[in-house]
Amino acid sequence: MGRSPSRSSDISLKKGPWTLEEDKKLIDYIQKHGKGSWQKLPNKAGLNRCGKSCRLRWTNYLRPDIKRGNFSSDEEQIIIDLHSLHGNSVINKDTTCAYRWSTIASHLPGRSDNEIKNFWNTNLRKKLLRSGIEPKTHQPISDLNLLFNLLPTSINPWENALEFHADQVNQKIQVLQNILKVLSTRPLPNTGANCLGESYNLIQAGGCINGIDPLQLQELSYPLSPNLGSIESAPERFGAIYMNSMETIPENLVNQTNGIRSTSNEEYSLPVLVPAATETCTANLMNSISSMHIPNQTIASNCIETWGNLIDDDASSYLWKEIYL
DNA sequence: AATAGGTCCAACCGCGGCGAG
DNA sequence: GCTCGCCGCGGTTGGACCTAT
Repeated sequence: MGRSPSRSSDISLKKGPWTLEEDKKLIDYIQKHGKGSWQKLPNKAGLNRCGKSCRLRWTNYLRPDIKRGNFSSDEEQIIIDLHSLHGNSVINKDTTCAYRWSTIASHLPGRSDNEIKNFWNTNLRKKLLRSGIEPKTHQPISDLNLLFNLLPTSINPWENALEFHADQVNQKIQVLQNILKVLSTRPLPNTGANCLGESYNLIQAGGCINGIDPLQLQELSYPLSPNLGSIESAPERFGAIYMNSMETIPENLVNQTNGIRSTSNEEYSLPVLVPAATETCTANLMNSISSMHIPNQTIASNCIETWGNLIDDDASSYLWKEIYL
């Protein structure tokens, strides 16, 4: 399998930003003679550039049908949909659809693959992350560290009071939901209690810190539909389930240690969370946790600390109140 | 007003696929 | 079957621009 020799070492060829004069030469040549061989084009057009550079300049910037300006919401949605469809780029001889960005670009007339790639990396990727979605898999985020990083550290309470958007509430819930999903499948080696016990520890700790009923916090771990209406009805829909399940834990099976409760019997664990992620996603998540090489107790305490930070501020208090009003 | 840090995007780079000889 | 040269891909970089302090 041959490979083209690197031309990066050829210092006689110009690199960097294109000048107006170079652009004009390239446009004039292609308009008169067509593209032909990119390798031979620079010489013929009188350009001191490599063929690759000319091709890139033409396809990404100079070709007449190129569309400039911001992406519309329709284009945005198409990119997200196609990206979830095509996934990561895998070069495969047996498939006709091997390239992600070029395939997506073919569905968006006037947009280059480079432009779409840049738009994805600078806008859409972050947008999905903020929504608790893993951009690569389009599944709920499975990386525990990433999840914690996504938790907002501070939100302007005045802004909250005036302009609290439903999607912000949902995004926050999605992140919390994912965290609980992670914790809800991790065993606690020291106590013998299962992960749900750990989730409960976490929630209980959060409740202790902020004076909020931990049961209410736990309700947040249930997936909610992406509209505020479902959030408003959450306590009615899930509250009873939780109250019932919690009431079944006999007091003698609940330990009190440093203000943190933990169940000592799997039988009395909290209900299994409704899956927010696919089985594959959850498996990846568990692998991710395994690879962290952090003692369980450390994770638990980190969680508690993070959770405490999350809810122990004015803005977040406002959030919880907002959800349960 | 100055400047440090963050964001965006055009362009570059290295690599793999593929056709021709 | 192997080598060579070209094409085009995804990932990365560097500098211009923007924003916050």
